[in-house]
Amino acid sequence: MRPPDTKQRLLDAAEQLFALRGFHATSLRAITQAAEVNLAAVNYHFGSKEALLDAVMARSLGPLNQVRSGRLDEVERDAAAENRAPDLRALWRAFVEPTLSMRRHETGAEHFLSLVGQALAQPHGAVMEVFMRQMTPMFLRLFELTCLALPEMPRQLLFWRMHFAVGSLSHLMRCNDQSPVLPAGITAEIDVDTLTDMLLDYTLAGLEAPR
Amino acid sequence: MRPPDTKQRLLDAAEQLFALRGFHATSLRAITQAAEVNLAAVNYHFGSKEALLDAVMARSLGPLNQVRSGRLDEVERDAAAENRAPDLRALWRAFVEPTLSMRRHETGAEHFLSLVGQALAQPHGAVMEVFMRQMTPMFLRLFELTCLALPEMPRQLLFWRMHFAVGSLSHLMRCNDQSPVLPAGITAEIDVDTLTDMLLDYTLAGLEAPR
DNA sequence: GTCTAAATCAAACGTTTGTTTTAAGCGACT
DNA sequence: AGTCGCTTAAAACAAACGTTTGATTTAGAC
Repeated sequence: MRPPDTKQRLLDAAEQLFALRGFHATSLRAITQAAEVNLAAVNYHFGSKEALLDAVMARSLGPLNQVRSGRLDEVERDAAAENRAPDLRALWRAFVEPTLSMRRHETGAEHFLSLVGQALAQPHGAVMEVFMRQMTPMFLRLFELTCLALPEMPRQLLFWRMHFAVGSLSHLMRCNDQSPVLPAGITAEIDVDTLTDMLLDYTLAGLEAPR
Repeated sequence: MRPPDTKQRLLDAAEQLFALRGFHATSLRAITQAAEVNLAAVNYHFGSKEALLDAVMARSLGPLNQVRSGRLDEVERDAAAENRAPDLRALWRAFVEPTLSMRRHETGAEHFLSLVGQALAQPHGAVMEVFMRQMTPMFLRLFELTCLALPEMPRQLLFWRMHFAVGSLSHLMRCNDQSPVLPAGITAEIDVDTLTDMLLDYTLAGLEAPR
């Protein structure tokens, strides 16, 4: 008998296809065919197509948010130890770096990242809902810490700037593999660390910009 | 007889539903029912579901890009007249302002904007393709002008920073009506001009940030 | 070897999908 | 009146959808 990794194979295939073609545009038949398992396996192991999406999200987002949460703890601890406000760059690095460096460590990470990018795209819908259930606490915490790091900035302003920052990151996540438009003489190939630093430079400048 | 505005009614209904639920998640029956026209009207007037999407995109994107193009012409003309590089803020204002101010003048603009946000979300797929066919020249031109405005910046760096900037804008476009996460004491209500200025402040600071 | 529970399988379920077909309605012209 | 072109209407189409079923196979316990 083939190893009983049917659930794993389904998660991998679904992650890839959901990311590439979208949730609604991907049929269970395409998924089960790619995973080389029976059509009924999805409903047997997960219950429904939507539950499969839920599992795909949770599998990568859970550990990722645990890492992020731990690194935010560090930033808060360092600030408390020295009795000062949290360091803005450390804060956003804690949020951004685990995300972008996924592609270095995890296999299939680019698919997950692209899927998250999609989740943020649809105002309503299954993908968004599943994603937000896990993401909202993280966003709120990042917002409050950012306000602490920039105490002179109005909260309302920082809210919108954080909106912009999240936009940059999510756009980067989904367009990572291939940029839809490449000017002459530009290559999209870049290593993760450089990209992280570039995004941090950009984001911090925007967050701290004078008004 | 009801006025023969069937095409118009279809465009309006499709724009709204595509934006709200996504292209694949929206059926022709839902569209024609919302438009109060016959099911066959879509295929009669447009040829196919995808052609209807194409028409929805073109209807708003064509005029919008014409405005943007004209404003970029202005920026270029001013720069040439004074024999200097284009002004960076004027450049990006020319690109951003017509987009955000759509919601003030056009009805149903928020739906179109949300649809565009979705178009950028899916790496492959119909929406993206239709959108990119009309957008690529505009992006390339904006990139070249930005390079002219910041001649000391490496093109590769500016390419990525422009990527970040587009991400902020597209995220703003689709999350405009309702932010998925609202911290305590924050309201998402804001007037268009203030929002435009905030986005410009943020974006310019990022584009010009030291390395 | 026998039994049991978990996993897989092929097949079919009833719906819904985008599209096509056929017929009818309507205004404008000769 | 009659006929032509354009538009709508209802019905039907094959195909694909997510899901369910009941039988079959597998792995491990006794």
